[in-house]
Amino acid sequence: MSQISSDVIRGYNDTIILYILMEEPSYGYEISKQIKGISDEKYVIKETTLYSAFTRMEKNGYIESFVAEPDSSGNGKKRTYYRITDRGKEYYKSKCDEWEITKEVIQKFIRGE
Amino acid sequence: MSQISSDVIRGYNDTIILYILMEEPSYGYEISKQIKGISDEKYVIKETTLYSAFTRMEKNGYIESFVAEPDSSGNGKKRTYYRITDRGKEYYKSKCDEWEITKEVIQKFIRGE
DNA sequence: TTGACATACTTCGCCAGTCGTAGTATATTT
DNA sequence: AAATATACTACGACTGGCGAAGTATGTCAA
Repeated sequence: MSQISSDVIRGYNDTIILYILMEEPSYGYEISKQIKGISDEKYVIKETTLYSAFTRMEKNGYIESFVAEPDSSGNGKKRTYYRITDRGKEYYKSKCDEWEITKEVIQKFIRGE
Repeated sequence: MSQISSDVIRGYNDTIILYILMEEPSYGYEISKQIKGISDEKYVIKETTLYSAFTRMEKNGYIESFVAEPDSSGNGKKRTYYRITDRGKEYYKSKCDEWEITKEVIQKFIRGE
C-alpha cells in the first residue's frame, strides 16, 4: 500500500520539484531521491515524469538549466542542474495558495471514519 | 480566482461524484449542481467530465444506471439516474483513505506563509 | 403564445501529463 | 571484472479532462 496513485499528484509534480529547487539548484537523480526521502517513501516520482517536467518547466520559464562537469576532486558525473527562476518562485507560491483551497474543497467530499 | 485547476482534481472526480451518490441515487444535472453547492462555487465540474465519469464508473462496476420517466405529477424530464454499488462504496472508502495520505505528502512540499 | 432560458444529455476529437519500455553511457563498489 | 548506482534520452501508448457543437424537452415570463 501507501504508494500514491499518480493521478492525484498530477498537477502537483511541478510544485513538488520546485519546492526542492527553492532550497538550491539540483539535478534529476538527486531531486528524485529527495522527494522519496521527504515523503517517507510514500511518493516516488517516475524518471520520465521528472525529466519531462524539467523540459516543460524550462519552457515555461520556471527553471533554468546549466551543466556541471564532474567536480575538481573528480567526483560524480556530468549533470544538468536546474535553478528556479523568479517566475518559478511566483508560480510555486500561487500553487501553494491554490493547494489550500483545493484541500478544503476535496475534504468536503471525503468521509472520515 | 478560486476556480481550481482541473489537474489537481483529476483522480478525485470519481470520488466526488460517489460522495454524492452515497446519499441517494441521482443524475447528472443534479449532481453537478450539488458539487457546485457543496464546494461553495469553488468547483464546477464540466459536463463532459461528468458524463464520461459515469460511463467509466459504470464500466468499472462502481455505479449502475436506471432510467426514470417524468414523475406522476408530470414534473421534470426523463433522466438517467445512477446508484452506487457495493464495489463503488469500497472504492470510495479506499479513495478516502488514500486522500489522507496524499494530503500529508503534498503538504510536506507546501510552504505556508 | 412565443421566445428565452433551464434541464438533460450525446458525440467527436484534441491535448496534456504520466508512464512503460528500452537504450546509452559513465562512476562506484565489491 | 562484474554488479550496481548514477544520469540521463527517446518513443509511443494511455487516460482523463475539456472545448465545441448539437439535440430535445420543460418551464416561465411578457
